[in-house]
Amino acid sequence: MHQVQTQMLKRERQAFIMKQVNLHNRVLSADLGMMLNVSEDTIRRDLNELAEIGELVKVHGGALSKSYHYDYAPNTTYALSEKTIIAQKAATLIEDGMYVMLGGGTTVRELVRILPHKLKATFFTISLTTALQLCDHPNIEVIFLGGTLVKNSQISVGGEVISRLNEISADLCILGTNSINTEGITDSDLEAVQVKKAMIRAAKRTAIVTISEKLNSAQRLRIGELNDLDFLVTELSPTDEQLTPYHNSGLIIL
Amino acid sequence: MHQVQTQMLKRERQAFIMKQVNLHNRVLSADLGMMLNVSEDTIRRDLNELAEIGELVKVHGGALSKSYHYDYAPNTTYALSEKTIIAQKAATLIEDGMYVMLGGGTTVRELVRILPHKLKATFFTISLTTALQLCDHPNIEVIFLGGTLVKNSQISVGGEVISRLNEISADLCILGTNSINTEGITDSDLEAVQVKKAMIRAAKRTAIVTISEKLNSAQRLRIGELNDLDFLVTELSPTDEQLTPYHNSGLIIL
DNA sequence: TTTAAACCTGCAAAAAAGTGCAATAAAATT
DNA sequence: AATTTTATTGCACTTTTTTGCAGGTTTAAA
Repeated sequence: MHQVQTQMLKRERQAFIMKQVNLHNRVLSADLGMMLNVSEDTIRRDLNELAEIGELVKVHGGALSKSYHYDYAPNTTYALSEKTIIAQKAATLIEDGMYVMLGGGTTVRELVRILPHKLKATFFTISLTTALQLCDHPNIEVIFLGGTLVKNSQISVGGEVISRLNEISADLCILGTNSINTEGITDSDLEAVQVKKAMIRAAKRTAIVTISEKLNSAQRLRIGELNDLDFLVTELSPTDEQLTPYHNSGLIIL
Repeated sequence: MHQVQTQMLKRERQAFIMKQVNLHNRVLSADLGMMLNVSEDTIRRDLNELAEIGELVKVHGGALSKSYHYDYAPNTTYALSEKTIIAQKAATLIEDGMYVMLGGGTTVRELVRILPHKLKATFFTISLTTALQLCDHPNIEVIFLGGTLVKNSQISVGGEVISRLNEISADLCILGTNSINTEGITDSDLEAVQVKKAMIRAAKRTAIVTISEKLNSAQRLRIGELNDLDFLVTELSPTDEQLTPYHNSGLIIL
């Protein structure tokens, strides 16, 4: 770790930071502070400025190169605060060493985002965006189940995925859903339904994560009944009366 | 730091400043004031004038040479203009109805971005980001070859991918590369090398897309020799002399 | 939960920059 | 050459920028 000249112009310093970021893909504020001989506050301010003009992605403790990081824009997610609560609760289901299967959607993505960085587990997914988010975690293994991609939901479907799923036995499956009522969960895309069915079959237990807004709605195609499922995670308190019909159907409410 | 003669004309002084800037890429107002024996106000005025006619870039505390690479423009990808040229040329290789295999990297991503929206073709890829980019095109079929994900490069690797690749015969494979020289193309990640080898085998013809900066460099692991390849696409003119060794090795230069 | 690191906010000191003005120097005019 | 005009320079002044630090808060990980 080498030092750099004293008395550096701000622009120079920021250029140096950008070089480091593009070279190593990630930098730590503490390291840069030492190398450039300025306080971490200064580095933080630099990183924030560079992030503001979109040169890099600021993260807790430092920054990441933009090209190697999937641009996750938390502010654009609908009902983020609810989804954060859901993510917190769902995360408690995941333990070290588990094999976990994940679907797509912003709620699942939020779950992945808040997973502890130390978690060591194996994740299977059919969603491109979930997979990219998983790539930010250093200690987990990510396996993408390939197939034909559905363009608007960016998940893979088709016989290939399903036959792969039939060979897998995971500890837990976590799915977002478009619609859930006391009859079960439903969707509108036939291919996606097939795959989600197979995912539920391939896991010992299944958790549904969804904002309460989607409770008591239905679409044309049935994915599964409530007794195919094990957990229901919403932003509501487990004792909320909106959830009692689901509790009575045998689901564990988080 | 040496002193300079007592009285100096403004034009002389500014010429001296430019010499310093071009020599050191940076100057401090305070230093110049000392060296030229004038007040910092004068120096500041000089720097502002020189900045106004575009001879240098004024920053807080001094000035920087115009050639100084503080110039991080809004482009998120490094060398975007070169990559756009490459993408345009590579796109001419793709025709309706083809089966095309794509690797990862920003050059390939740029290629996908500029593909005509009316193109009807089938694309296979191992790169999450390439796959996402492909999802923006309504008329193409995207098949992701799943496997274990490498977190840095966000591509899938492993036996699963390779055995799938062995079942495929594509018309064209387009790969970015980290390093190419007259011996062939090389990389540093063993798993990635295995997959890229299999991709080249699985396609009738292979095109390498790369900015010229990466020509004549090498890394530890060999992916393939030049006669495993068919096309080389850089931002240079096909007749550029840097490319003649590759042309002589039998590659078609675009 | 607890703890340590990282973060943000406001503040103050120092450096740098902008401003108006007067003194001086250079150029142009008579 | 003398005088007017114009440009340049330094100074005193205020404003802005940059930076580090103290505080309270948030986040990450044990």
